[in-house]
Amino acid sequence: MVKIGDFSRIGQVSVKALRYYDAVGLLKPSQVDPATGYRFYSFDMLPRLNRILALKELGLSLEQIKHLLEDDISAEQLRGMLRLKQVEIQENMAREKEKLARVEARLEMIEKEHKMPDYEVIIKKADPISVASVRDTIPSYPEQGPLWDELESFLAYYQIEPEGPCFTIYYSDQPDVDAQVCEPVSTPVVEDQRVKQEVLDGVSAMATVVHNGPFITIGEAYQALIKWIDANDYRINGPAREIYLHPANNGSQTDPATVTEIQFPVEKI
Amino acid sequence: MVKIGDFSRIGQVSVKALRYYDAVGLLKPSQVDPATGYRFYSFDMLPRLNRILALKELGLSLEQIKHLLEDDISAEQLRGMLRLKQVEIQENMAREKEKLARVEARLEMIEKEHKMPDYEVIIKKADPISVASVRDTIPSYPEQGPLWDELESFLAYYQIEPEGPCFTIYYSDQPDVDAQVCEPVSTPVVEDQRVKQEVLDGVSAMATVVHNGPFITIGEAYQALIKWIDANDYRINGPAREIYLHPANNGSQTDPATVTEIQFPVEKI
DNA sequence: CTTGACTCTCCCCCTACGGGAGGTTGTATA
DNA sequence: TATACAACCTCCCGTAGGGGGAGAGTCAAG
Repeated sequence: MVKIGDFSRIGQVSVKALRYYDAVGLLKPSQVDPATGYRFYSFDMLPRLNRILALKELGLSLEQIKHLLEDDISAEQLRGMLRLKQVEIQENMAREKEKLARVEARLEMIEKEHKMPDYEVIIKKADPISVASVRDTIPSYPEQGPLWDELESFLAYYQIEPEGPCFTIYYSDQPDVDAQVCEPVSTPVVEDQRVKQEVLDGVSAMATVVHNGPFITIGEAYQALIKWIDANDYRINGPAREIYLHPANNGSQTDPATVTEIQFPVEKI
Repeated sequence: MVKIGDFSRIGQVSVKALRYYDAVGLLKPSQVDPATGYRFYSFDMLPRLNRILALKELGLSLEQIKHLLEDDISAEQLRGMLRLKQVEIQENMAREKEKLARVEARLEMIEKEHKMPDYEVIIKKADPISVASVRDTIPSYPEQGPLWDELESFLAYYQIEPEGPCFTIYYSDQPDVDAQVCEPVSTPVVEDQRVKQEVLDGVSAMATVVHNGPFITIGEAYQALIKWIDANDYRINGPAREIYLHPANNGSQTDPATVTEIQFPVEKI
């Protein structure tokens, strides 16, 4: 029978931890003086303490450890828990590896450009969304005005209000850009020859940047995004979207208050 | 200008998080209605939000991110921070790898024995300790009685009280065991021919088990410990210690209340 | 006028303890 | 025997990054 200080030295664990284990019912002292409240531990509690510490090193929570020690668990259940833990640790490792890769990519950028990158790329997912859209082939990116006119006049005619920012999807590169201009709508829409309603599938990983500035400089954002995708070992696997969060005043190419988000569906190489 | 809900959907971050970023001064809404308290965000705050999210994904704390964004930091300092983070992530990965190895070793044990191991091994460090000791070669492990007699009578003669549990260090295997029996003492001791005082060096990693039960079965503890050391890729690199935390009644080999800790200094392979 | 969807602030909850205040207890020494 | 001092006790607050929920106010549509 020793006092808490001696037991903590022998077990290589802090006094605070022992008191905490007592409080949560994980390791009760074998005796407590009712007058003074002093905790007394016997040496034969060391195996239990060591078991606690060993399981803690496997990454189990005190709650789980308590469950393991109290309700005597079958070998099957134990195996299940450890398998789960194994998977969890592997996921942790993958996440850390991902982090490390990003830190290293950023370090390289800084070495080259001696400053923070101008654009921040983040991975998000896109939810399925119902849109009214017009799709056609246009000679170049900026010439989507007519498609928008068609779509807008259609929506105006039926008095349909868009439910969020509009965007364009690009299915092919220049020349002869295959573009689809979209307005999110919630209600079903009467279709016509040119305007179709469609529910776009969700996308699990979109690499995105936000371009805040005149539209003519959006190329920089595209470059930054593509560079990032390359440097961080992703691959583009679908059509890009350009989301007009805050469209320019009457389509001006130089309005500095324009805010556009570019999205590329990607997968990890 | 949008309300917090829309901004949270666009930025793929929870409303709670946005409010929290406001509270800690990391991302203030561009406008707050003084009457209602409603927060309003403009789209040109998206780049800042994205920068926050991107830096968070590198594992930086909000505090660090705030520091990075407010006080404009030089490329040098930035590089420093990222280098530090890089090292930290590498350490995390090493720890996770270690955890994974232990989980896997335990899973293997369970596959073989269909239960939790009887002995828990934990790695601890040994502090430097001052001892009075007698060292000699004895024919076999159990025959250390005479050495203890010498040491105890010496201490009794000088009225020295031991300062902790006594232990034996084994410098060689059977036959002709080179054993040193030790009693921790704090004060300097007058040495004699047989009894020497010595300060044992600290050891950075000791693999330890506690054997709780009759002394004759301590072999099981040794076996478990050696098996663990092997299965977890450690190597013994020094003399073992046997610490008599709760010695048997008058040296009985069958007293079931005996508690002994076995320690092997180890290094990772 | 009401309903339902948002929004606000405030408060408690989470892990596994660490730090410290303020008060006893136990032991060694003058 | 008085006293110093280490060790022990309980209680409370703090951690990082929000999540969950209560209770109340706000906004737009029907």
